[in-house]
Amino acid sequence: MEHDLTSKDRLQRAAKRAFWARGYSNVALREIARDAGVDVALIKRYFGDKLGLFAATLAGAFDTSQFPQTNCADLIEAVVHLFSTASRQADDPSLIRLILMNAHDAEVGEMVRAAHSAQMQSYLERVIGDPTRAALFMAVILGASVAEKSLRLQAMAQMGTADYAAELRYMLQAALQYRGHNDG
Amino acid sequence: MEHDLTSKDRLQRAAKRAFWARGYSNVALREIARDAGVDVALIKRYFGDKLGLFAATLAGAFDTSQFPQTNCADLIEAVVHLFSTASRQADDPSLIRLILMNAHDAEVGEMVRAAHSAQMQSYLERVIGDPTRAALFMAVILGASVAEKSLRLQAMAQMGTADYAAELRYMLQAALQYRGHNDG
DNA sequence: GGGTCATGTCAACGACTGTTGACATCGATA
DNA sequence: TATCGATGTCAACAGTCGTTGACATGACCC
Repeated sequence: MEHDLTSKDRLQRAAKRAFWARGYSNVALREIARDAGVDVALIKRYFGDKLGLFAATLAGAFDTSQFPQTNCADLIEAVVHLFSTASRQADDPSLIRLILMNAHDAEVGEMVRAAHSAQMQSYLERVIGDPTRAALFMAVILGASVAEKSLRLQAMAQMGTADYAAELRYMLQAALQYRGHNDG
Repeated sequence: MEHDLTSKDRLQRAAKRAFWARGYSNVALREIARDAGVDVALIKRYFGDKLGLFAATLAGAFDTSQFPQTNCADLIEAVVHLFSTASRQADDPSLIRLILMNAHDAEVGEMVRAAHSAQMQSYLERVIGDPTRAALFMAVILGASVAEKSLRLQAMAQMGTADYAAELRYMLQAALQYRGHNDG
């Protein structure tokens, strides 16, 4: 159960849910406290202020230790599996959602981008090898997520799991396979 | 000059700049009025309320009459040209920005998604033919934009215009060329 | 002049925001 | 028992938000 957690933990969990789902500036501290079943003033005690609470929800957010560390093919399959199953649920609190809802924000945007760059993107560049290909790889993931979750394109939502996985796999492979052009 | 426009027009322009750049809920009416050099109360007179002002900025937003109407190859080149030049500037008030900043919003999200679906996405489906391919096509545009503008990946920003155009063209072609799989 | 209408100006309302300090409670320790 | 620190509770602060009504101004027509 969640009820035998400390107030600090319950605040942090409620904050993570709210911040990641709806964005830093769209969430009120009183709402987080209410969801956690706790008084607002405890936020100041445990996290200082709103920014400190958000920073706490960011700790260990971009953990890549569970992903393949060497093989590009394994990386693709891991991403395909992740995004064609669990992450397709409507209420996913995924990293992509965190990025889409907070990377623009004037107050926490830089923090989010820095955390992603230092952890997730550097991981992708290490496994993939080329920063440009890694960026395109990330762009495919972001694009598919935005199209489905943010823009809610019907064609994306109506796709079956297998078809969705095949499309995503195909685009991820394309992002990695392209090498130069130079019309030569 | 902008100074001989009516107050209504100046409000609408300032609102479009602000709403598209930073999102509906992150913009204050007093700020729009200040940018327009106009009193806040005029917003109520001309647009009713904040929602009405946003709706006015959405009129004709997704105009596709300037895009190729039949040829997929022309469509790709038009998109490549658009997004590898003007839209790469930092202060672009592009449609993509409008989508990324407002499609999630609780108040105006549905309005934005509906406008995009009825105008932009139906256009893409008409030219491309297959709704699934059109969705992936849109996903590529969104992904590239998010990676560069929202997440600000260094590899995207440091790319030259020609390289950026080549990468985008390649991914757009990939989105259109894939046909089924069904391991058969 | 008198009247009408569009336009612009100003001050204020109630609701909400993040933040804060004073106070209560309770378990452990000296 | 008395003291102290950790934890929880409450009311209030100053500021901003969208929204509103009262009023001024000026052009136009009867």
